[in-house]
Amino acid sequence: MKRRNTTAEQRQLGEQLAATGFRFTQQRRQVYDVLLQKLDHPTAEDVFLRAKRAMPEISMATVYNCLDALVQAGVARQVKVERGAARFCPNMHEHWHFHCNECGRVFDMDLPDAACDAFPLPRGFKIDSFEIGAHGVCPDCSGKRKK
Amino acid sequence: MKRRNTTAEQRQLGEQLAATGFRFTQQRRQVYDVLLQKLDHPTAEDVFLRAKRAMPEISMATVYNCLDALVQAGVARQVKVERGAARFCPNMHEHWHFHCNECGRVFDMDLPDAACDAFPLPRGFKIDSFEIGAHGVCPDCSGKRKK
DNA sequence: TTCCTTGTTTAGAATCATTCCAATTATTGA
DNA sequence: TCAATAATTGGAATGATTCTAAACAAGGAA
Repeated sequence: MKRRNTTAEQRQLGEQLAATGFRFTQQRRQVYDVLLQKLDHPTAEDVFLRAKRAMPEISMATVYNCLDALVQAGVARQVKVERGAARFCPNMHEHWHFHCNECGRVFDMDLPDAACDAFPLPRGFKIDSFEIGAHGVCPDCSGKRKK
Repeated sequence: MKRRNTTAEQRQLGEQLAATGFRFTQQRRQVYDVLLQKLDHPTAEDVFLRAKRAMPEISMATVYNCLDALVQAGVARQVKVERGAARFCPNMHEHWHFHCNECGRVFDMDLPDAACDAFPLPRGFKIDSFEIGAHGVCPDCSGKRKK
């Protein structure tokens, strides 16, 4: 059973959008809802298809615009681990991404403080954002392959 | 004065290609030469234009093929820090990339052992390759802007 | 060396992802 | 409620990369 997230997340969304100078539109609410409903790092096209079910009039251009706004407002991240389409992720905790070469899934991986601390922040460079990604084979796929 | 790298690097290239099952062609030599001559993380198109100067017949498709072969053979890395075209880098040492939002340059940044050690290698996941990237403002640009 | 197999190159077409456009519509503050 | 302006829409345009089929070249075998 699907339900609309009309609670904390959506309120948060409205505030974050406003704070960044964006309007809180139905489409942005819908796109954010799609991201929250299934945390499988969908592409813009995936988001478009899912959003269409609840909002048939929505267009691809709007999905791109909304995703861009969500990223700028700081409630979603854009993930580029593989060639091809960008993926999107509403998990804003410190984490990195593992991309499985076999099944194509993207996994959120924990990033402990120790790793952050050990990371050399170069002087003179002002860092806005970070992205850590890895490619390989996930446990499920490496199990299957061995058999 | 430009000179052809006919020495250690090229021999290494031949060996690495052979070891990976690729042939050692004039075009691959040329493309690798281009990467070595200017370490500014060129896009495929940049490489194409530079390679054309020494080898006017070379085609874009070949440049893509060659870059792909070089990456697979382990003598170059593909870098994707920004939206848009992928960039290429013959520096195979442990390092990460900083992308300046102002001037667009990509910097190779040292990755000390301490950071590697602190990084949690998740059990069950087999990691083939890693990529760490950051966005921000480089020292040159932040100096200019402040003025 | 010559031939053969097979991988590589080539130009151009095709595809994929994303951005742009101009007209319409919705949101927000006055 | 009204006006200003940001957002949405569908489609066209762009940019980057991949695909295709024919010509070509590299490397091993005879």
